[in-house]
Amino acid sequence: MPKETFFNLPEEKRQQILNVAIDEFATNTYAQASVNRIVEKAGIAKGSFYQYFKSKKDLFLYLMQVIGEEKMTYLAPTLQNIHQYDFFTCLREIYAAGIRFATQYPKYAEIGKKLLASKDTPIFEELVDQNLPVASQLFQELLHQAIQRGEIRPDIDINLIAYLIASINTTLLEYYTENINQEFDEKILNTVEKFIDLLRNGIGTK
Amino acid sequence: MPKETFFNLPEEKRQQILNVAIDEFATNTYAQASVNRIVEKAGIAKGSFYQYFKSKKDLFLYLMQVIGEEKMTYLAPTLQNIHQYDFFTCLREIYAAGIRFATQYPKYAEIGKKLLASKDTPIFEELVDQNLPVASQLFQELLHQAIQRGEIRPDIDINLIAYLIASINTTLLEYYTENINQEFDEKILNTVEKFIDLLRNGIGTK
Amino acid sequence: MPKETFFNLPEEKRQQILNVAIDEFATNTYAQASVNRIVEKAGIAKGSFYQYFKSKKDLFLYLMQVIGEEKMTYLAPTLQNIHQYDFFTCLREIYAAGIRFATQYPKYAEIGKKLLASKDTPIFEELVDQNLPVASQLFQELLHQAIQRGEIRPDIDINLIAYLIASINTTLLEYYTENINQEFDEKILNTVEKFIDLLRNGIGTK
Amino acid sequence: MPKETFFNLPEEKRQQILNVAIDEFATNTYAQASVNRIVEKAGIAKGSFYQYFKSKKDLFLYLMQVIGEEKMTYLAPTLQNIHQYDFFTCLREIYAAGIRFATQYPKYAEIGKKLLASKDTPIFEELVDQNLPVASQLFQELLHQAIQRGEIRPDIDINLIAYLIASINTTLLEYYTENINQEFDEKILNTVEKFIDLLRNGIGTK
DNA sequence: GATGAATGAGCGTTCATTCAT
DNA sequence: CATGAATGAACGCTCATTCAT
Repeated sequence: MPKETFFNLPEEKRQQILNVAIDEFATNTYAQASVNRIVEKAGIAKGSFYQYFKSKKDLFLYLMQVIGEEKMTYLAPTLQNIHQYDFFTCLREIYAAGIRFATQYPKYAEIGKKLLASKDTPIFEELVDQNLPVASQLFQELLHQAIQRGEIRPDIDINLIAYLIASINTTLLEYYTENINQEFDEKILNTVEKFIDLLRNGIGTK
Repeated sequence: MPKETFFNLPEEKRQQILNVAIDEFATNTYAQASVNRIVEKAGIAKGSFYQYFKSKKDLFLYLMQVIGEEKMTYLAPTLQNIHQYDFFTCLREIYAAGIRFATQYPKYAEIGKKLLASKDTPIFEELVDQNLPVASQLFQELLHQAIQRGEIRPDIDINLIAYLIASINTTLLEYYTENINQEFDEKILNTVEKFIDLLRNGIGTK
Repeated sequence: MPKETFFNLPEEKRQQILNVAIDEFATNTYAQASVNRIVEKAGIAKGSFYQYFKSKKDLFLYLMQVIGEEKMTYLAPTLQNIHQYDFFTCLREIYAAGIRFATQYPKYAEIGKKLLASKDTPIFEELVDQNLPVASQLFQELLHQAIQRGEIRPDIDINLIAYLIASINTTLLEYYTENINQEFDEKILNTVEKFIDLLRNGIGTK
Repeated sequence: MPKETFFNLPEEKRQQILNVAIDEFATNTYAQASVNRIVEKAGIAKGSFYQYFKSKKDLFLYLMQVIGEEKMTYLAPTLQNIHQYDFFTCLREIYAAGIRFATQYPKYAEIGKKLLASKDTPIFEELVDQNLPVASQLFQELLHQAIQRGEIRPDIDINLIAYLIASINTTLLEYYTENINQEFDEKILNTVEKFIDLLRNGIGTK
């Protein structure tokens, strides 16, 4: 967690630092990201950085928390009503929320992507240790419930399917940020719809 | 491309260097990989390294080419008979070839995974510039032909589907290397089969 | 010397700061001691520190003075009656006073020890420049008088013997703090007695 | 231990680096000593330093080893004949050897002195861990044997006396390097002689 | 008088690359 | 052709001190 000094900073300066940091971590992996560059671009002294943050890791972990919380505000409505919807509706909502999130904060999405790439580095372990909610676990649970409700064929390999659903989520995001114009539009939602159908055909009970 | 001196090296020494390099790039991202460590583990002089390779990048790009070629030997039989098979059969063969490849050369697969994580870093651009044959392009072409042959519904978004098929390929590999025992087995092939079915239901003409 | 602001501080706060500083200098050498840590532990603002003290050196020099004065209150009774006692009695009293002092203020003793280790560093020079009363000078004087009174053989090397007596004083203290339980006891006084005898045999006139 | 590269250096350059390092560690404590200053004064690149030594610690430990070995060549003749001499003769020889050593290598003596001052720092622990032969242990053993041979009164506190003998050794060295001209002379040996006598009177059996 | 943000030099260390032999 | 010493920029981080409020 950043030190108090950081939160005492004038809003503008704090945002400036955060923005520069987000840029840096969106452009480089955690290991490659440079505190030197951050302070230079942010126009602050090196010493100041360490008056705001305990370490590079401190800043990064904080960023991840901010991103996580931001993402949760997108997912919360869906997750709250999770029991009212059938599995495939849930899935569509989660995908859509993810896409809306990535539309709003493309840099955050980029950082998330970079992070997935740094699996099996120490920083990733640390994140998992403190944060837990790895996406595929959510899907595992959803699948479990869906099977019990008879919405999904009970003979599927839950782990694998959850892994794939999580991965497709990421892939859709990636594709969206790479190829489509930056604005959230109907087209991508149609695509999501089609994929849900595809999955329904594949693993649904009927 | 490595310099001539590298190719003049005795086979054994050349392999030794390549093996060490593969280890290093399988364990670290491109940026994190260290020439220092490579020469140390390979037991060659630092100067020698730069007599074989123009730079770290040179070595890495060469490695990517070797890996690519190796992978092609796995795909070649399938690609050669591509016109005899329908799209979904092709797909199954390609997936299976990929899994066989990853089983045989897990380190290569690891490097590939690491690389996907460094998209939009300079080195990745360079790779695309020199190498082109990004997987999704292959799938685009296959999809194109399949549509013309009436195997696939013509209203799909080719780019997106190709992207997803490529991504699922990677995901299966990832899942396979993370969760399944190291030996190539029937189980994973069954999964592939199911996914092909799933896709057939989703995008096939019927 | 601390600035006036420091002495205007409420007694309690002033003591708190001094105590923290003593801890820091007892745990670290002068160079290693950190103003950052001091202000943090003392719960004062960084700026405040520099309103109380001109510099880290200022604080340290002041501390040394405080310690010196404190030690003097232990030695004063002895020094006042110095002419009534013979040399060896004086010596015993001085040693005993030193041990009592170290028993009472082990942190002070620790700082003293650390300081002796940093002889010939700039800070030590400065101390000598301002403070002078190095222990061995006291012993030189005592020896001088003792020779004139015929208590000690006139052919000894006064400088050397004074140096050694001072050093033994320190050594006894060190040994005491390292090996003996923290309470002032008879045992160490017996040892002092023995050493006095030893010296008496060695340099006394009879 | 320094790397091979260091020992491959031309004699002159190696000595130059060692001399600069000795100067640095004789002037500063281990913690305060600066690799930056060393490379600057030695006229080598910072990177070169780390091609010679694994770390600052590596250099320091090596220096301690060199000093230790050098000191051993002074002590060896005495230690070999330790059983032929009585305790006080041994002591005189050891003191004299120490003084001869300090005369020859005053910088080494200075480093040793600095080190004693950094007791209870991590580097000291490390040294003790690898080197063991703390001086006072040697004296403890000598005292033990001397008591068994009836040369010394059995009622003394061995630990304390050993500690003091070791300390006096250091003190003599210190005094010698601070006050006397740099050449080894008779005067100091006379003083040693007197101290031995003093001890003989104090703790000898007769 | 109190605050604490700002500063930049300095720390030990690693790096990819060059080049004289 | 092989060698490995040399290089200096860059890394994350700590420091004592200043100064505007």
